[in-house]
Amino acid sequence: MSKKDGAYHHGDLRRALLAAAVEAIGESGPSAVSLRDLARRASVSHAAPAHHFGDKAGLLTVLAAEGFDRLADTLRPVIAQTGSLLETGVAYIRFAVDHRAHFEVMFRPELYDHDNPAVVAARQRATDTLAAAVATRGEAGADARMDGLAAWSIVHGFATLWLGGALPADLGPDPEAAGRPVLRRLVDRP
Amino acid sequence: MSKKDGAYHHGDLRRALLAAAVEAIGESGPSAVSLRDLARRASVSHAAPAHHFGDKAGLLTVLAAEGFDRLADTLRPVIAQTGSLLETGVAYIRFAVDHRAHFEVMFRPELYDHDNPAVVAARQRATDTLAAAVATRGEAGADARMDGLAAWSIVHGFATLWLGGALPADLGPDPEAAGRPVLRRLVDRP
DNA sequence: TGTACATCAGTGAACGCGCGTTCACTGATGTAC
DNA sequence: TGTACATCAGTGAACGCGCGTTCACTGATGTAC
Repeated sequence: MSKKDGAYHHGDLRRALLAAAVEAIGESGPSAVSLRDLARRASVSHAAPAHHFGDKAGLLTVLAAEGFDRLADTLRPVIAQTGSLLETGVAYIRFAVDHRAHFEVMFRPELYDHDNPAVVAARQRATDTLAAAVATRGEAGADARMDGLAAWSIVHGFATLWLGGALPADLGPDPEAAGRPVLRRLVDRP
Repeated sequence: MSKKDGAYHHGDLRRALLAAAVEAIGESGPSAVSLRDLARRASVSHAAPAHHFGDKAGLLTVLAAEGFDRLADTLRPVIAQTGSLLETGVAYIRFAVDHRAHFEVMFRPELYDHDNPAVVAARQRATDTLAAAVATRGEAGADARMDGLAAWSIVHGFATLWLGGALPADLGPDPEAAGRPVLRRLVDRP
């Protein structure tokens, strides 16, 4: 993560700073991130981050776009292989937990440039992917739309409550195992 | 909100600071709050807030406890009067939107003292209230438990996505109207 | 193969700002007698 | 009804800190010829 001793050019400082941001967010949340702290983590001068991202919002914008892209990339093969809305929902929860930093940024639009083209495109990819998962159920029209929103809400709600530590502790440590029977309440019904 | 001209004692600075916090959080989120800013909003010296809350976490702890209490107070009469899990869920969404500042703090435990006795008690009240809403359906055991988590997840997810501006704009401006048909997917099923 | 030059990534010193915290203080209020 | 005193709420000056931003700079890399 830190540059080779004595090297002037870092190699891939951009990536290193993004990784440092993920680390920092994991420790104390996205709003505690400072560019100076990221520079320190990457063993680089404190003015270096501005070269790559301009400011904090610029960096978080990249992280958000990356997050939506990765979410789509995560869900797509699940749909293709299982054709199951339930399993897609479980994968959404897994994604939120495994990529907590990205996930937290993605849904705090006040932290980044919500209208950035890369973000808009990535968000659209993710939305389309969710729609495709709902479409596996073969409905159409308003029903499918409401089912899509319901499915998104329940998985997003479960993931958010889980990350916030709001759920009862006796659900165990595995969000996937804990979430599946909950999602089944919505998804497996006739 | 500001103290009477020339008055040395404020009257109810504690409340005024909490109100200022709600205002500030509404503008730029809970992590942007500073005690100095709240003091400014309440027209009081910058050292005054420490008298009442110690530090920022102290203030947000009070806000979180207040939020859970108000949530319980909001849902309780809905259950009593409608006996409907659906309407209770709609009220939950309405609460999140109407008390956005409280809601945002409540579910960001890293911002406050999660284990504070007042918070724990208020959270328990809210949890019990949700359980009572689920109990209106007359199930028992593991089914009721999973139904409770599913209902909480879907309303919490919808509220969170709504607040984050993540939902499609064509749902209109009224979260209650937009949420009801979505919740029905879970709650009205046979 | 060598040299000259342009481009780019990162440096480090400097600045001003808002923040939290501390502390001796002062003004207001309430209570005992 | 008045006075003395304790308690409490809020003040304001001072401090040190981490932050973002700016800017002239330097070291490394790539490319043209």
